[in-house]
Amino acid sequence: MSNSGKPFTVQDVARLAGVSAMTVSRALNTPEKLSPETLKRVQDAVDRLSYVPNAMASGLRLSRARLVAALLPTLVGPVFQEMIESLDRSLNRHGYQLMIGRTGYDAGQEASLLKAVIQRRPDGIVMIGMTASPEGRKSLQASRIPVVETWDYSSSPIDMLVGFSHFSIGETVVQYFHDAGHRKVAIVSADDTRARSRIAGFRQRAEALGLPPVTIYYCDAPSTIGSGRRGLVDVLTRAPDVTAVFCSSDTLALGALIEAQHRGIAVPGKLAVVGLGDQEFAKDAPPPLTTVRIDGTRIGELAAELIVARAEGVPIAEPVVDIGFHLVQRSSA
Amino acid sequence: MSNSGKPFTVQDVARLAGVSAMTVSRALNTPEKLSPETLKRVQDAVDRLSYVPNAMASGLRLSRARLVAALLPTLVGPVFQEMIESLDRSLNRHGYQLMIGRTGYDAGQEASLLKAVIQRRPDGIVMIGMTASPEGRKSLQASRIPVVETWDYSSSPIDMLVGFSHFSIGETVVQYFHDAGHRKVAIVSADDTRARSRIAGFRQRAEALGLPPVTIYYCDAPSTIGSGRRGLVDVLTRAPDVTAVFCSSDTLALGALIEAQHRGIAVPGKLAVVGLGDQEFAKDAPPPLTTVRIDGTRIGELAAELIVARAEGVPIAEPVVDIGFHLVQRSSA
DNA sequence: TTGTACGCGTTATCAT
DNA sequence: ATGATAACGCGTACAA
Repeated sequence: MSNSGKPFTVQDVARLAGVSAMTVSRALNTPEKLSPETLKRVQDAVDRLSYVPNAMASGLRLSRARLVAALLPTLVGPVFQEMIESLDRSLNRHGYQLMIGRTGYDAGQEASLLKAVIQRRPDGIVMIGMTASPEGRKSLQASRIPVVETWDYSSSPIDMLVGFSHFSIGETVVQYFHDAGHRKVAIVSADDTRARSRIAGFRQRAEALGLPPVTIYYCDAPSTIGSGRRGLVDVLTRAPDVTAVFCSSDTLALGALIEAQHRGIAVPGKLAVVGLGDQEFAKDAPPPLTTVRIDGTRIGELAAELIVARAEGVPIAEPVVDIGFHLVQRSSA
Repeated sequence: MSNSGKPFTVQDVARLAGVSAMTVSRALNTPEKLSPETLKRVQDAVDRLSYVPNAMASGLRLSRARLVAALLPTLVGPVFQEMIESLDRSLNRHGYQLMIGRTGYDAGQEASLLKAVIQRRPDGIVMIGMTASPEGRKSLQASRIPVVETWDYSSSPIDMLVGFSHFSIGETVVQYFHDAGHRKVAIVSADDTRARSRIAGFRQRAEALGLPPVTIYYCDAPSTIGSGRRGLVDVLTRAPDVTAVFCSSDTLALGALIEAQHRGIAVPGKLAVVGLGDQEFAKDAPPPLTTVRIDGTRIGELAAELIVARAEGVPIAEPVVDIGFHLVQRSSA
């Protein structure tokens, strides 16, 4: 009971229970292989000592850390939250722990983070909303650790992928605007790889539909209500005839809505606004926000399944999955 | 270069470099103890194999995982984000990795998470915005792992603590309302331990100041813009003469502001609103939100320092720190 | 059903 | 400056 210095080990428990270390190990992992009496004796000893096995030792022995790493550009802004929680839940169900790493937009940091992660020998790595640098790709591949890329759709994934096409989102939204009769449309957007892909889809389809040039406002990461407000102001200053804006996140969209209300611009009467992400607050925005929904829960589940399958040696039918998206129509557009 | 099955080990590198395993280890950890030539030979071999040391093995050998766990009720809503990022940064600087665990408000889940965490033998555990159950406390103490509790101020911490007084926040806000001439005040709040502590402080001081009974709306976790809107509606329905509302998070406050604007209630003219957290969006709210700021960055740094000090065996001057808070005055109150 | 011996990959210690 | 040996805590393989 009383605790000297080091944590207890199987040996300590074994001594207390009057059995061998191996029996303790079995009591914990394959209790059905022990006689009821010894099992009970061992369990009592475990309880008495509050013994918790050392995962580093067992991980070393089994070459399985029962650990999965998730790499994010920033620690869970609202965007990835749903997916991360789902990933965590799914992994826990399978007996794996999730470790979150932050690359912080910075490419230099990526290398050291990647190394720190690989050192732990996780059973899988989930890359969320970020792309590995060429060196990053190399060390990942050399490590032989299963990798799932998400939140994007690449034709040449490092390993496995659960994503969706940002280009296609851009196309869909501008088509929606067009079908609703809008001519002069604009974008308020962050300026990362995926955002550029959405913008490309948006512009290309706009051109194909014969719309006039798209007005674009780029804002710095991270997306905030403030940048949404400023974005709308900038767009309307440069192109007062804009009647529809696609914001590259719900947060930006909320900022645009707040700014519109502030200026007495009726939404959707005078201005249509579409967001991206279907965050929790979207339905409570003034007015309820029309937005593009991505099923983060499903992405998390799929990513977990892929990694667990790999860890257990189960063959994988579809290593690359397009999860799609859909437009949630509310009042803002 | 070509990778067979298992990851490479010191042995592989040693063979390739024509030295012993020990020399490889030294090349990585204490390069100054090697002759320049051997050092170079080893480094070349490391690069050729893309060798990354196994942290489970070294952790086992050294009894130091170079890992710190942070336990949260939910995966980083905006509230704790600043603190977590700061904690992560500070720990990385010292060569530690952060692992995040989610307790999910659920007490039953806490036990299994705690066990999973203790199994990894982290060098420290940071408990953020949550209190361990009695059994939790017990297993934590038995594990002998340094623990830092944050985001609260307890008189009897498990081990170390970096927090602030929620009771005192409640007192400060109602005093502020009172000094501004408000008589009929209300609270829109979540219903957890810390929230109750703020409410207690708010009520007690209100009574001392001779204010009429405080109207309170409790909303479910997590706090959303929607609950903020509903909260304000409820409060104004039950007590139409309320002129000041304290919202227990900036998100709730933003909801209240949106609802007020929706109903044409002038803020701060007809209604004063104070939030909590000073989230990024607070300054861009309509109107800019008066709120209580907690220095999450500082909390993260301090928590990291405490744990690193413990891990390195440095004596700790102040194991319990009250970080305080302050009211950021903007336009909403 | 239970125990013994060994090895997972690394590093402290002692020796050279 | 470099190497040999042992040990960290656990679980597989085999023996009893």
